Amino acid sequence: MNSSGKAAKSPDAGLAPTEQRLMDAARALFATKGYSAVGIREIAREASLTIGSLYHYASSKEDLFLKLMRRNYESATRSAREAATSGSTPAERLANLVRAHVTLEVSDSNVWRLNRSELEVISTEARAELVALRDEFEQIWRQLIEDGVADGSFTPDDPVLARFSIIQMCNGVALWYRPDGRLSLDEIAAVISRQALALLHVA
Amino acid sequence: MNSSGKAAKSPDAGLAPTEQRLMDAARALFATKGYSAVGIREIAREASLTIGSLYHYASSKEDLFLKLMRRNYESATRSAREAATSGSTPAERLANLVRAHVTLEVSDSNVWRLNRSELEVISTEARAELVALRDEFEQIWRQLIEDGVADGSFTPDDPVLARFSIIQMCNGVALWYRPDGRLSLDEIAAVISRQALALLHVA
DNA sequence: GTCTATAGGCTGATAGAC
DNA sequence: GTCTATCAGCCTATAGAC
Repeated sequence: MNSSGKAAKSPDAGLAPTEQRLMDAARALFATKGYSAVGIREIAREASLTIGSLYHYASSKEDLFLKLMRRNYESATRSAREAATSGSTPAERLANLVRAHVTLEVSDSNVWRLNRSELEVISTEARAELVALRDEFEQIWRQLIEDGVADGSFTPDDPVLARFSIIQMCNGVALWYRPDGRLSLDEIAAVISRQALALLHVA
Repeated sequence: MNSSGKAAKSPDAGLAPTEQRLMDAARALFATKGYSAVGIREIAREASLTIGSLYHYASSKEDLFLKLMRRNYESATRSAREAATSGSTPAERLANLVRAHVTLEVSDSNVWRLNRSELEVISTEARAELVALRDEFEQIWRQLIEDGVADGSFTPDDPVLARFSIIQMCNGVALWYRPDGRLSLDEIAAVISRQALALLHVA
């Protein structure tokens, strides 16, 4: 997993073309404007469908959002697991995980931006599922930091806050990243990795 | 500015009681559910007003949001400036700024959570104003990091990304903080400060 | 699997009495 | 300065033809 490695599989891989268009449109719109600000008409229009057809693929707006987030998390968790196990030291694995996370955030998969204030608006059942998916994802970070602490590579002030802060740093990139910016995505990931390792007081 | 210091002045200080109730209600609702998910009826109800009366204080929902954000930023920028100038070394001033920022984020003033996806939904004029207010706020961080780099206290991998990451770390606290949690707000602020200083490679 | 048409309710906003 | 009443438009969702 490096700059020239193969890109992560799209969250929508293997879907029928129409459903794929629908998911793409929904993801892009939800990610930029937020769940509540996006109407199903807008999604349908963007996916070149009518509302009636949209409801053939999802039983409600919330159901559409959930299907989307399940796919997002599935692909995010898969690539994170892969990154977190490729590398011979905890520090290397952490750098890989940072790169994978930043890359995901910057793509329009953008799981995290969606799993924020939206949680307060959707039903409690949907919220519980999304929280569980998020926890499963964060568990990868947690395990890696624990491993690094166990073998003495990492000596964070507080392992839990270190995890939160590092994930936040990665997520933040999506807020300002532009493809034509001062630094390439790889350079950005490299800097964030070094910041994360500094934060963990790596020897 | 420490744990026993006087609290920052409320963003709504000096307002007529009714307007203050309105601002409080709007801030709490917008912060938890997001701009688009909150209706003016809900705000009016929470403020014990009718819709008609609400429109006596603001000419539109967006105007209400803007008035709110101006007050939020005014108080946030004031307390940040105060923190960033109290302390004899850049490291001390940075620790003070971290504490001030975390405290603000955790209170319901919560400027940053609001100034995120909402930007995509409001009018371009309103967006421009909010971006300018945010830049003014971030300028305080920028200047402090520059000062620290200039006198050799800070040696970040990249000063700009260091600023982004530190602000993100502070903002993140609001996502999980609970008053009855494992760590007090002061302890949290202390850990985040140390993380920020580590990230800046403070000697 | 995609469409049109429409139901039923909520939205932001306004008019005008008091 | 607060209220009631109301408008026009948009919302999610459904029914049923093709």
